[in-house]
Amino acid sequence: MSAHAHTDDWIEQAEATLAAAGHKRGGARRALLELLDAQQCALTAVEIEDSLRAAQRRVSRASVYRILDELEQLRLVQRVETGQAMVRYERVCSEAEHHHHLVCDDCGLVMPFSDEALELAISSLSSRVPLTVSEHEIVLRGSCASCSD
Amino acid sequence: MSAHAHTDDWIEQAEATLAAAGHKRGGARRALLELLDAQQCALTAVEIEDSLRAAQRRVSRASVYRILDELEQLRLVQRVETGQAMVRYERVCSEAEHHHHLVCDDCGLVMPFSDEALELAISSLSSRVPLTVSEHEIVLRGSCASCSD
DNA sequence: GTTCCTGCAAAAGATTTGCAGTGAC
DNA sequence: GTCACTGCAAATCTTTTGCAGGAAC
Repeated sequence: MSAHAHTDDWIEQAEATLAAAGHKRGGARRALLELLDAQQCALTAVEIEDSLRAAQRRVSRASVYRILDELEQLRLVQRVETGQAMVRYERVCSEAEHHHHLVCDDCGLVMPFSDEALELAISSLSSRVPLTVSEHEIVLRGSCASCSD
Repeated sequence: MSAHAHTDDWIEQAEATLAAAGHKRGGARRALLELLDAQQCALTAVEIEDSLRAAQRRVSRASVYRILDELEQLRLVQRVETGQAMVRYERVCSEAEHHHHLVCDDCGLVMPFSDEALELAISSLSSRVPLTVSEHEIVLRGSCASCSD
């Protein structure tokens, strides 16, 4: 799993989608977009607020939630439920970057993973189920390398 | 998917596990065990409280949470995150009954499903991942038959 | 100038905790 | 008699909302 290039500018696409939906630009949202774009994996609202504060770009918690909610409705961001009390958010990425999450029950570490066979099973399954499936989420829980020593 | 017989008395096993862990018996917990045992699928704490009240067996919300927490730690109950603000809980069942969830984003309906191929993919995957996997959770979201008309 | 954006403070909703009385063993 | 179980009320924590000033278009 290489750590690099995004889907040719998620930020640009996000700004375009926002503009098309009648939104104006704003500093807080811009800061949030840049932060999310730089992430490898999902963050909580509090982590986002703290990261921004640490980067001298304070954004109120209310705005963090409001902006995440807008972005989620425009399908630019998705929620990730890791069973850790707080919801996490990450940018929606290209099919090539599609992934799910490993969660360490001991230390709370969250890591991305992806698996072709799993996706095949899901997509085959999706057509046989009494639901028009639009999304799926998979979380594997256990003990990470550092914690299972 | 037939709606019937449990794994030879989950309640009995639960009571035994609880006793072994040094717990005494109590009316509220007993009521909760019976309710959970009778369910086809996961309930929220509030739904549990309401069901019990409707059955003339009132249990305080605090006890509901406390009991669910105990049961979860003893692996008699598991949490299900459906992305609906509230956590759901269901009894842990035999391997034969192992299942995951379909969630309708429109009406909130939650349904169980199971799929052999999916489980195989998960178990193969589990050995290739930097985590000692103890559990997995899969949620498919979309629109149910009634809502996608 | 109108409409969106943002921060602040207050509210809402879910879950947890402290305390006191009751019940199990 | 001791220690667990339970209810009630209060506290905590995450997320949402109302309102007022400021910024984008």
